[in-house]
Amino acid sequence: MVTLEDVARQAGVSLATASRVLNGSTRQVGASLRAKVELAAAELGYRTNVAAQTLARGASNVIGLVVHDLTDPYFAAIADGAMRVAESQGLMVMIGTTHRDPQREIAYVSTLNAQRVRAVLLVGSRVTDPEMTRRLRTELDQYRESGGRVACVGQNLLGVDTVVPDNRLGAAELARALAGLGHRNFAILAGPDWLIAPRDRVEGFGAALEELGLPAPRVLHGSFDREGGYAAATQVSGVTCVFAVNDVMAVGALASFRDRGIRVPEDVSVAGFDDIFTLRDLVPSLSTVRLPLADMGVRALELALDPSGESRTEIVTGEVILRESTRGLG
Amino acid sequence: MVTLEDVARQAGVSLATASRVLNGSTRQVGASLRAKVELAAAELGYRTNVAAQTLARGASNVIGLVVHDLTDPYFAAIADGAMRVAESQGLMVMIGTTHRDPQREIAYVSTLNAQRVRAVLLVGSRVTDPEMTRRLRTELDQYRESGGRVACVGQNLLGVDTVVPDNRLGAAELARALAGLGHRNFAILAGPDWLIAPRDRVEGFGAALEELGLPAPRVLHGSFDREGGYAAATQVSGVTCVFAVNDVMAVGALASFRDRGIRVPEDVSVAGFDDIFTLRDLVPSLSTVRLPLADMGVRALELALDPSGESRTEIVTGEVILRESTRGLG
DNA sequence: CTGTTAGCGCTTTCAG
DNA sequence: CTGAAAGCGCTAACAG
Repeated sequence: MVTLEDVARQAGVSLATASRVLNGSTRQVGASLRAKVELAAAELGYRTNVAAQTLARGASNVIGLVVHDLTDPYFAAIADGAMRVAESQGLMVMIGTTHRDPQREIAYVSTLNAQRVRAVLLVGSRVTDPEMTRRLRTELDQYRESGGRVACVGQNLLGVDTVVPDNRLGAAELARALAGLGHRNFAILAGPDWLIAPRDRVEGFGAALEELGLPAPRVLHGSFDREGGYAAATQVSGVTCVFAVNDVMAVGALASFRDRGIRVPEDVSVAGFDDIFTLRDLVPSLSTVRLPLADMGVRALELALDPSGESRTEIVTGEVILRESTRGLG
Repeated sequence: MVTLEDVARQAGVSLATASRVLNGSTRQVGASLRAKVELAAAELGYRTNVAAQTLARGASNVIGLVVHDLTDPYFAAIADGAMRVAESQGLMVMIGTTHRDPQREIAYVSTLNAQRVRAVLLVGSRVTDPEMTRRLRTELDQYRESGGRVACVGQNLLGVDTVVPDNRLGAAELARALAGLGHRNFAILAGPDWLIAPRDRVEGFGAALEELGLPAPRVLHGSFDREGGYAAATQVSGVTCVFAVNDVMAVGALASFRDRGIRVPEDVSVAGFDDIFTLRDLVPSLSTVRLPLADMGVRALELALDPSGESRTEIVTGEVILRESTRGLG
């Protein structure tokens, strides 16, 4: 393992000088020494020991990213956005997937704290369990006390900068658009109640329906993924329109209806939420509420990296997009 | 920032003792002292400084993962597999996306080397450019000389442990299956020629056709993504069957045909490669060659972490799956 | 079982 | 502009 000292010796300069040329220092170094050091470093194949650097500097160049599930395109898109800004700033990203287990999220924050990452990004819906939220907050507070920065994509429950998709509003507008199509009787394919995002979508949708004087929707719960959508959809009957609280659940619903010989949109309309890019070529194409996923990741990391604020909330509104999976009734 | 020393002082023990209880040491510590240390650590909210630990130990607990594109479900699936084994071993993963730029791949290896990660996983097709391969190899060799472990998912061109999907064989078997359906005239929606995986698939498919005495397929090049598939498909005519070298290109092709009023599979059959999970509910469902993606990620990291080998090659064979997007011509 | 102590490799005052 | 030296926080002999 070649160290800075080896380089300094070979170049015939001091450790300090070698450090100054090889690592971004504000201090200037004379051209000839600089050249010598660079040559020596190249010859020896020197690679900075980042651990030593981090220890000496008291600050690392990595950011932590905690997501629920990387194979869910929702998270992949947000992560991609965040990673692009990380890369543009010369930061590495350390990633953890919780598989929707709040405890794991807490554990990751602790680990990332130990890593002394520059910032941590928590991506994904918060949970309703106040105890979990409290413990996570405690962990985050401790991390922040030691100078860590935190941002969240989800709901502002952690006292940190947050990018929050307006789930209630998006769902409400979707409900109004669907009602505008003539639908009166709805079913909602809801996610688990302990996740706030799907719950908000259910509530927003229901509230809008109520405002319009329409019958309350039938709410069917399932897991927040394709299987959950499939399972919940099997219980649907007697409605003209189904709202799945996210696109992957909607895909499950589509499959379920297909298996039951129910045509979409002829027999029943289906709408989702998120506008997952990978699903754009679905047939029938999915009506949904578009969220600027990659952008949310970008903004979240920007917030985390920008020291000039504290617990800022940036609301992102979704855009209703009606495609083939929903049809007008009359 | 509370340090081990603070904990030791508060607990009234030596630094060494505190270290032994708080960090996995083989050495035993008496129950009463152990309790004192744990109490002190909890009271103070102590968090190990991993950078210091890494420096002192000379070994880190993170692995590096380099993929082309995280929003491509192919990579997300493999990454997920690798991350699961990392998690099970208490390792964190640092991730980098190259967006298919070989130079970035080299740069990431260099950075990960600087981070002194325990192992690095290179996921994705190698390129044909020998100069790039050479430079990457040089960088990897340097990393390995200093004790780093490397594994690759793709082709064994780097002299490291590699999980290689048998692209030629998979494509050949697909060709035979399709020919078995009665198809004689094929077009291939090929990826860029500088990527080995798509090139191998084209060759394997073509070779099988030749063996069967069938006319050579028309090869249409496009980028290795949905857009590339769409674009290449617009030039298809006069064939009964189209082979897109991966599923996302096949999805593009499906969209293209739909836009042109060409029915699949009635007018033309379409097959892909990879069997992307997210696309399982496509209509028509896609015929393809299934690769055990998550598993490949698992095995690759296992290889990297298992010191008992050197440049092992583990071949993964795909399984032809015929679904609705291809039909028999008999 | 417990404590002392010498580093790990790099950064950063502080002098010159 | 350059060098000497004091740590950063933790681990791992080595001694007791």
